Amino acid sequence: MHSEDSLRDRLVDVGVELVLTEGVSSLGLREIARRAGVSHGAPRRYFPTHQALLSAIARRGFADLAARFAEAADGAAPPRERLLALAGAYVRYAQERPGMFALMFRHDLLRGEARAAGGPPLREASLPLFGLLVELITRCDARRKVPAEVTAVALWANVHGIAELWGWGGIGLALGEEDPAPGGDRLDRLIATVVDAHLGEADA
Amino acid sequence: MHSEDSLRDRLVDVGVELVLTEGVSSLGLREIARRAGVSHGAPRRYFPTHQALLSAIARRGFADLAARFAEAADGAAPPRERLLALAGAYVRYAQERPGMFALMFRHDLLRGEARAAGGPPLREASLPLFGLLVELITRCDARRKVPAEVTAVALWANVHGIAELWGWGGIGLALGEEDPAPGGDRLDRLIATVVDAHLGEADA
DNA sequence: ACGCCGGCGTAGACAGTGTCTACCCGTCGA
DNA sequence: TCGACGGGTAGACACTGTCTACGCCGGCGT
Repeated sequence: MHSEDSLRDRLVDVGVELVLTEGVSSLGLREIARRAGVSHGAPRRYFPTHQALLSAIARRGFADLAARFAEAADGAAPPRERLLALAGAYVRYAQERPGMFALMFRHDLLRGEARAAGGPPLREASLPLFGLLVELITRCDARRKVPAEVTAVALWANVHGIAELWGWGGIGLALGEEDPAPGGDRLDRLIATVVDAHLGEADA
Repeated sequence: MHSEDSLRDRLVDVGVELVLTEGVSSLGLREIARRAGVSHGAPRRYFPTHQALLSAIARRGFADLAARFAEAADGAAPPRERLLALAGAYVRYAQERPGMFALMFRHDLLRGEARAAGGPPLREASLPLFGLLVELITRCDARRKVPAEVTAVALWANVHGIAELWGWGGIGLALGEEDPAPGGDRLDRLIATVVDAHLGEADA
């Protein structure tokens, strides 16, 4: 069930496995080929350049993240709870798979990968999710001062910034390193804070 | 006044110049040495490894950013205006110097650079600025529901996320690419939105 | 005045990388 | 049976970061 795959899929599999365990710096073209059991020139048959292979790996990361979103936001929960679940899934994904998350937003590596790799150009792929965000925010408070799209980007940027700075070390540093709770609790409270802030709800 | 500098400073100068014009991928050790007019082994006398040199360059970036903060937040303006100025300086720095900004938060490149390079370990350097943030937020609204430190990290993460996603392309994409205003206006309004959201002011 | 020594930079080697090119080999079709 | 072709191999090339040995030159002590 693994050897039957085409080499193209196997290369991406190996790359995903590698970035999850060893980090993005270990995603050398030859290293991936080596672990896939083929010679270093083989990937070139499917990916014209190293960037193309990295883009395919990153695309898998976006797919995984979308899957987490799907299972985090389904059901008929109130919109605020769904927003909390989405934001939590985002940050948790970033800290569970830091290498993949870093790769997904390394725009210097993925730049210039148009629709050559099959599928939408990565960023457009996040649009439907953004639409869900807008819908949830609209349903959460109909009498908003700013357009829901603006609130949506603001909230998205906030969650993304939390994920990034958490991995960078800035948040743990600023909030004081002492951690009485198992750690996830503080994160959940921070997420709830920012969601409520953008929803305009003063009560936490 | 340039040739009088020690080679150490000259290497960092060249690196800064290079990352501003060509991006972070052009920061090869040999390339920097070449542009500094020395052989490829010379940097090793001052920086034990490539990462150490990159860290020194990133440190200069943080110094530049701190300088912008200093001139953006001085004066006796009301705290909200100072917060707006700080946030605007942050995002504007990121979009004016995208390469440097990317380098500054590439934790995979700068990881493990302890106090070996002289000066605080990069992240601790951002603590005084964070203190200013807390102070401004406290002064802005004394009867807050959440601690000012939490609001400060939330706001910082929000601004950072805006900077990152703007460079990545997500924000321009989500908000619709049409740009009637000269562009900076929309950014200023977004920043004002997030600052007010975290300050709990419902009026925009 | 002489010799030595240490800081500073050069130059070469080595392993490893991404890209390019030529080649080879099994399979399928005419 | 022969040819073509998809799919993989292997070598070359330029380049990278790191390591090591070697020169140069100025200042020191004796």
